Amino acid sequence: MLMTDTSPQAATPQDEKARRVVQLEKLTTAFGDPFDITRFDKTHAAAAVKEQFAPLANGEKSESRVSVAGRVMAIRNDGMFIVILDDTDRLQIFHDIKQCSEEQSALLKLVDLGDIVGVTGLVRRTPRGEITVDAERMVILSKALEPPPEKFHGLKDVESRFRHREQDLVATPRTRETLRARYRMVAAIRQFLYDRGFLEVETPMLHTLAGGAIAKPFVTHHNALDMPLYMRIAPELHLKRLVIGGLSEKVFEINRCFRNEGLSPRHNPEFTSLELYQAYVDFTAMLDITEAIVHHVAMTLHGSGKVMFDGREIDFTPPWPRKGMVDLIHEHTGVDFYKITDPAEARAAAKSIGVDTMPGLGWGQVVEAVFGDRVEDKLIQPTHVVDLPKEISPLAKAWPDRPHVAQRFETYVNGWEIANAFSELNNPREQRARFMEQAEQKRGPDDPPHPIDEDFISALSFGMPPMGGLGMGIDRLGMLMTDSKSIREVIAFPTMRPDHE
RNA sequence: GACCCCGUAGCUCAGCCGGUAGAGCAUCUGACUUUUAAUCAGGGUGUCGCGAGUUCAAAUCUCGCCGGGGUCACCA
Repeated sequence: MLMTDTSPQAATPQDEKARRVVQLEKLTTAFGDPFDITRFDKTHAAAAVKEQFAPLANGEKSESRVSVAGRVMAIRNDGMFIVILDDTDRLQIFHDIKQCSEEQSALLKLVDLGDIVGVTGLVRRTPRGEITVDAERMVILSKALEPPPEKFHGLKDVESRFRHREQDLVATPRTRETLRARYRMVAAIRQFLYDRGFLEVETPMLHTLAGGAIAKPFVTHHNALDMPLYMRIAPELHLKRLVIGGLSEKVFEINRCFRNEGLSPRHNPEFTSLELYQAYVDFTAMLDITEAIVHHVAMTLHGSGKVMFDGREIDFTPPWPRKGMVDLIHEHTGVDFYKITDPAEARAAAKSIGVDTMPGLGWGQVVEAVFGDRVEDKLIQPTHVVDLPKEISPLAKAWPDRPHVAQRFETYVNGWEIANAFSELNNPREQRARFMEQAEQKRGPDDPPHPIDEDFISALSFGMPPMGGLGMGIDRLGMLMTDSKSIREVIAFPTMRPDHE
């Protein structure tokens, strides 16, 4: 009878995994266990090779030896051409399969798509123009026991992309670009603020009271103290306490906040915010610094203040228009809420233009609702919306001569709020009164009454300098800067339900 | 939480007015060998998300569940 072939047949995907395990065993026997390798001395990144040897003409060989390493993305002509990918670029590797040693050809048979290899050799440009490393020596530095996604179409299924982000990163250039841009953006903001004398600080993630904003918090439990703790919904109150103490007159924090609310293309349960506080300035300084930060980010990432988003050009070049919230409503609906002071009348006016509001809402909440319904999504180009109702601004100073309007603005781009800033309220007695008012306002039947943060009131009573404060949504800014339609694109590991096994 | 859409091979997808699952990539065998999604010939691929129902017969129709996407609600 015929001898059966002992090499594994990849009849099924399970067999493919088994085949790779056999490949690993063969590799271990012949060349040693790749997982014992601890280092490879790279001399060049793929992009650096292409850059350094760019002057080579087609068909020209250099005498320069380089060592490169990366993941095997393509194998052509039985290993004659291998394409590797590192964190800078792809790079072609060449083996002369007619000339190479028995050892080399044995190794070539053991290389699979997805393996991590290190290669040393001379650089040349092929007759067809590709910068290539002629391998003198190749080492399999790590073995992929799972096959990579399809080499041309990559990983398309959004669920797989988010669940297996490492595969997405390897398979999808856009994902690499988007996430790198996001992290470079964060670095650019940090550097911008360092250069202006801001001190980066860290404040608690675990709060005994979830303050500084109104949102449902995630609740956890501390065993030793036997008490509930809340994941922070905002860092605001602690940051102010650091300024009160004089740690620095300029502080900022870029870090995570957690809100136990619905998910959407613009909401992830954990998201990143920038909050900064500067003593002895008011909200107008925050207007300027908002524009400067965002413009700096656009220049850093795009070399231009103009950025394309969803087929539209958004121009971040300062200055940006500043418009009153009530004035914008007037402009877009014809209703002038400055001429209305009675809450019931305001609700009726809202209803007359098709905005239903819950009974019991105050003037400011009605203005906010109408703005959200009729104006917000019209604000595509960067716009500072100023003069927000005091009622919805419990941590902001009101104007002395216009007591129901706060010294506050929100910045909108593409219909999204990306920044929120005010002249910080530093009057402890008024702050307590505002918190009391807030506690009275029942937001929904499920929402528990909001407790008053006595530690914060006490800190204010110790004396807080007048100051401006700013909050900025980093993920949304990242979306705008990377033309991403979902917040999940700019978060490496977005929150997901576990896949059932 | 409500509504709409989606879930077929490891990956990208076709099949879906019911008739018992198919292509490309990947993988295997062979040929070829300076390719660029290499090419050519041949082989194998699956709880058709899970469960139930209707039916002689279900990937296909119906219902429930799971997971994902979207719209809305929620979200200062």
